Amino acid sequence: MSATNSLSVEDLGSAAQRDRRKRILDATIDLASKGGFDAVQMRAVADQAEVALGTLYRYFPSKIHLLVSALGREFERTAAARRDVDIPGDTASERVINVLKGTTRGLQSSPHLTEALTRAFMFADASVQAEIHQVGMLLSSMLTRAMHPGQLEPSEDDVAIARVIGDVWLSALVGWVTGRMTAAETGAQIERAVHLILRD
Amino acid sequence: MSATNSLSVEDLGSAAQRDRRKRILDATIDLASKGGFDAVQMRAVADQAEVALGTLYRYFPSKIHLLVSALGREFERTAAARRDVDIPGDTASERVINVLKGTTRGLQSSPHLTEALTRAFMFADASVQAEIHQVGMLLSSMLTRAMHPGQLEPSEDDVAIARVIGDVWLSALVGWVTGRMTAAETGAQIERAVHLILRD
DNA sequence: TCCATGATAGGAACACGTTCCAGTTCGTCC
DNA sequence: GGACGAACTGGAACGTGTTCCTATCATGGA
Repeated sequence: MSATNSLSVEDLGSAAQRDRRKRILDATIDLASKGGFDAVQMRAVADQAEVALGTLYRYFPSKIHLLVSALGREFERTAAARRDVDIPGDTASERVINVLKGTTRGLQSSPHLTEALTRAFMFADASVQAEIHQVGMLLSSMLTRAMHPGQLEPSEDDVAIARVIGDVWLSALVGWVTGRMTAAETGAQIERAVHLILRD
Repeated sequence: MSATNSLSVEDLGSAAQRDRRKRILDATIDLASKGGFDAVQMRAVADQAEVALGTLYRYFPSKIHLLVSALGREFERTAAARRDVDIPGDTASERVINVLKGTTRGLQSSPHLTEALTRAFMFADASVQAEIHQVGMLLSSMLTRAMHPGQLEPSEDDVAIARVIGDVWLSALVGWVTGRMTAAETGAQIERAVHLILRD
């Protein structure tokens, strides 16, 4: 529990602090959207957020923490937007593919941002576990909801399946952001994996 | 003049180069084995390989290229050692699990080395495509051979399956090297994925 | 033998993540 | 209002990946 950004989003001490944290994350997303991982330079983030470099490091102990936290905020935002929307598709695999394709399409529309966030996610070590776990849970519940809409508690098997699919999705995403696969190939790879696992 | 060079006189030029390349990769593996990604510092590699920093960069244009090349050499070495050994197991999934567990066990016996190579692999961009493709091919053929021993040309489906399994393996490996999963969890995750995909 | 050419050595210099510090401002309690 | 501690600012400084430059060395051709 060392590297907590000590303050949870809900109960920050003061408006000034909430402001700073938000400004920092906004600047991060902005810079990442424009130029990807390399463009998110700590001095540039601090400048744009109008905080000192030391303050930036007080809120986020490393560039990786910063990016993963930003990823968490974005992911939560888009997940919340979908949460109450019915996923189209007659079978579990159709729905899973639809939800993954939707998400992937969203990511591919801001390639630089996706590159920055994926790189950070892949480079993160155990000290970022909390932030990463949050993202993993969101993805998992997204997938189990797609498999069994309306069901509250997914079975252990469903969670395992969601995890495997999530792994394939992540690998495909890495292949795409690192320029080793095209967008079409990532889509095909995910679709093939889903059909292999959820054969229906 | 040392007498350590055992190669013939007319090959001296390229032999010297081969020598340097080998020394560099040896130093890389050695440093990575001891301290992981962070310990592979370009100045340290150059020192230990007894080449100048500029020479190191002439052979490998970045730390990532260096590590991925080292990974390729190691992977090839161990793959070659297995190539002519029969994989135990009565079913395809048993054999696939065996071959993956064997490989994983090998990796987990040098955790620092694995951490360094996996990080590099995950961080590599398109400029390292060639080296990465080589590793991917080795892994793929290892898996298709485990599925259908003795068969020369794997079917398209087999390749797709191998790829999905490889993705899960990679994700599990990343989880392990970044300290987010234990060795036992990676094994369980891989086993579950193989059973989900190759149900037999 | 001598020269042209490319490879190497040695090392300075730069960029960016990270750490650290001295001084200033802000919020809180008396 | 004053005092005190926490947070913030501005900036220097350090480590490591990367680039660049000059001098030296090795090799093959004239």
